[in-house]
Amino acid sequence: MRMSELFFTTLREDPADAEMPSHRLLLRAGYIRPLGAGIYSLLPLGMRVNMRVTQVIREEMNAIGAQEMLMPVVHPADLWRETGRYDQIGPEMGRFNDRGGRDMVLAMTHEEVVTDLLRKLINSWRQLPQQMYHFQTKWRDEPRARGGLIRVREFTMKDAYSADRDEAGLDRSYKLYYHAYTRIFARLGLEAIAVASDVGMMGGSLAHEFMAFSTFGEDSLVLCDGCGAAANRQVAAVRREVGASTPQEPLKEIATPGASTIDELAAQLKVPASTCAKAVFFADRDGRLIVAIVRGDDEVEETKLTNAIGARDLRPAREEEIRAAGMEPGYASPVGIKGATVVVDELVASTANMVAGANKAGYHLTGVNVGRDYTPTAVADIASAKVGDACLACGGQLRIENGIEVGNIFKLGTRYTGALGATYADEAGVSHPIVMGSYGIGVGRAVACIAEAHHDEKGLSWPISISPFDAQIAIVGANKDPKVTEIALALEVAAEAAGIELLVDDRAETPGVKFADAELIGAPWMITISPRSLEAGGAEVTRRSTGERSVLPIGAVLDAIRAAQASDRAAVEAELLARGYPPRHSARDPHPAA
RNA sequence: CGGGGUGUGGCGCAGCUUGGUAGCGCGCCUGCUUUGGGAGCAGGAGGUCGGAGGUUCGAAUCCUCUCGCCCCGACCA
Repeated sequence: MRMSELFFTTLREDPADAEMPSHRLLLRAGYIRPLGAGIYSLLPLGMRVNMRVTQVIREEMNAIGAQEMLMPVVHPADLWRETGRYDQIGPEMGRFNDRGGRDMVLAMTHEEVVTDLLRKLINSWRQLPQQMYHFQTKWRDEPRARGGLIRVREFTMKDAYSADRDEAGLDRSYKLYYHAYTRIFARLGLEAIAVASDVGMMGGSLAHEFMAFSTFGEDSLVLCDGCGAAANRQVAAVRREVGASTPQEPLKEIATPGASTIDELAAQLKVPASTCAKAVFFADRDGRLIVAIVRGDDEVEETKLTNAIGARDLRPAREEEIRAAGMEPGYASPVGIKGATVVVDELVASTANMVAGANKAGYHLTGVNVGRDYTPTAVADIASAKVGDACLACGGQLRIENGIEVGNIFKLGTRYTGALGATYADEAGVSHPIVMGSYGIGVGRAVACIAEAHHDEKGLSWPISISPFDAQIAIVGANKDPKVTEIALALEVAAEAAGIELLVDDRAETPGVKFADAELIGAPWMITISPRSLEAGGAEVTRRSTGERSVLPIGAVLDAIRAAQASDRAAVEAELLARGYPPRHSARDPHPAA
C-alpha cells in the first residue's frame, strides 16, 4: 500500500477531548473517527487491525470446533418477549417499529436468536454438542460512552454459544472456551487474566471475565499472589474474622453532636471504626427502600447487595426517602424503624455491641445487637473486598488492581432454552432442555486494550501479530537519487508475493514527518531506504518496540521480517505450552487442564 | 441520570470580563528553494462563532431556552 493513496490523516496535535492513550493515539494516527458519542468509524488502518484481531479469534474458535455463522442485527421483539428480556432490559436496548408497526429491537446480544435456531434445528442427543459463533454488531445504549473504543454504544462482538445435553457437557465446553480465550489474549499481546464475575443480565450460574490490566481499567480485580485466586471486586469474597462472643450490653443512647460520619463518630467516642455500624441507603426500581449495614471500616458492594436480595436497578436513596422511613441521615440505623428492607453484612451480624445511629440528630446508640435490637431481612456478605484482606482460599494478603473486561464466558444453563422450549430427545426418547453457555469478546475493545498496552510517547507500537501493516517503508532522499523510490516500490511488490504487507511512505514529505508518522502509526518495523542507506549496504531496519537498528541488504529484508514473525509466534506458542494451553482442541476431545 | 467542563475554518486555541468590520499557530492549495527527525520564503483558499429566541442602532461577546461533545460518579464486551 502506498501511503500517498491511504485514506487517512495523522494529527500533529492531540485531540482535545481524548484522555486515554489508546483513544488519543488511535485518533491521532488515523485509525478511527467518531461519528457520535460512542459511535466510531474504523478507517482503513483501524479496519486492518480489526481484521487481524478477528482472524486470531476466528482461528482459536475454529480450533475448538466452533462454527462461524451470522445472525441478524434486527430482531422481532416477540422473541425477546418470550424470554422476558424485552421488559427486563431498560433503555440500553434499541427499539423501533418497522413499517407494519411491529416492535423490533436492535441486537444487544444473540442468546434469543441462537436459542431460536437451536429449537428449530436440534431434535436429538445425536446432534449435541454444538458450538457456533459469529462476529456481529451490537447496539447497547450505554448511559455513558467513554475512552474511545474502550466503551462504545455500537460495537462488534464475537459471541459464541455452546449447546450441550447436560451440565457435564457444559463444563467441558466452558473449559474449552477458557482455554481458547487464554490463547487468544496471549496471541493478541494482551496480559489478561480470568476472574470470577457476576452473571449480570445474562443470568446463569458461573461466569468468568477476562481482564486486561490497565490503570485506566473500570473494574477492580481482587488478586491473591499466594494461590492465584482472582475475582472481580463486585463478587470477591474474603476471609473474615468473626467477632469474639461478648456478652450483650444494654442499649444506651448517647449524645454525639456533629458526628454524622463514621470518622467523626469513631474519633469522638475513641473507638475503632470497625465497631460502628454504617448504614447505606438504596432504593430499587419500585422505590422500595433498602438499608444496607456494614462495619464502619467497610464499604457496601452494590453488586453483592443486589444479588443478596434479588433486587434490580438499585440507586442511592434520596434524603426524603430515608426520612420517610423514619430514619435520620447521618444518625440513621434500623433500630426502631419499620417497612424497609434491612440487609446486614455477616460481619456486623456476628459483632456484638456496635455503635449505631439513634435516628435523632446528634445522638447514637451503643450496645446495639442484631436480632435483639432490630431484625434484618437478610444477612449476607455485602462488603467490598479491601487491599490487605485475607484470601478466602489460602489466607494470603489480597491486592487490588484495575482491569478492562475484554471477554467473558458464562454458564447459561437452561435459562434461555427453557424459556424458548429448545429441547432434545435423549436415548430413551425423553425430552430435555439444551444446556447452554455463551462466550463474548469485544473486538474493538480488544484493539483499544492492545493499544493501551503497546504504545510509548511517540505513538503506537503494535505487536507483530496484529499490526495493520507488517512494516512501513520511509522513502528518504528520492530527489537525490530516484533509485530509492524504485527500490522501495519493487520491495513492496516482492513483499506482496511473499504475503507480507508493507506501507510505503511515498509522500512528498520531509524525512522528519515520515519518521514521526511511522512511529505514530506503530508498525513493528520501519524500513528506511535512502541514498545513505544504500551506500551503507541496503535498507535501514528499525524495530519500533526497541529502537534497535540495523542495515540489511535489500534482498534480505523480507526474510528477516518473516523470520522475526515466525520466532515471535513460536515464542508465544512456547509460553502457552508452558502454561498448559497448547493449540488445537476439538470440542469432542477430552480436555487437558484449564 | 446526577456533578463538572466545553462548543469560534480540517486540528489546537485566543477574542467574551468592558457589545462596534473574526484573529493566531499547525494543516491545506500555488510557485520557488529545501530534503536523515515534524523545512524556508512568497502568494492564496477556507469560518451562518453549535442551534433557536430575546435585549440593543449594533451580539462570538449580554439574557433565556435548547442541542452536541468530553471528563468524574451509578451500568457493561
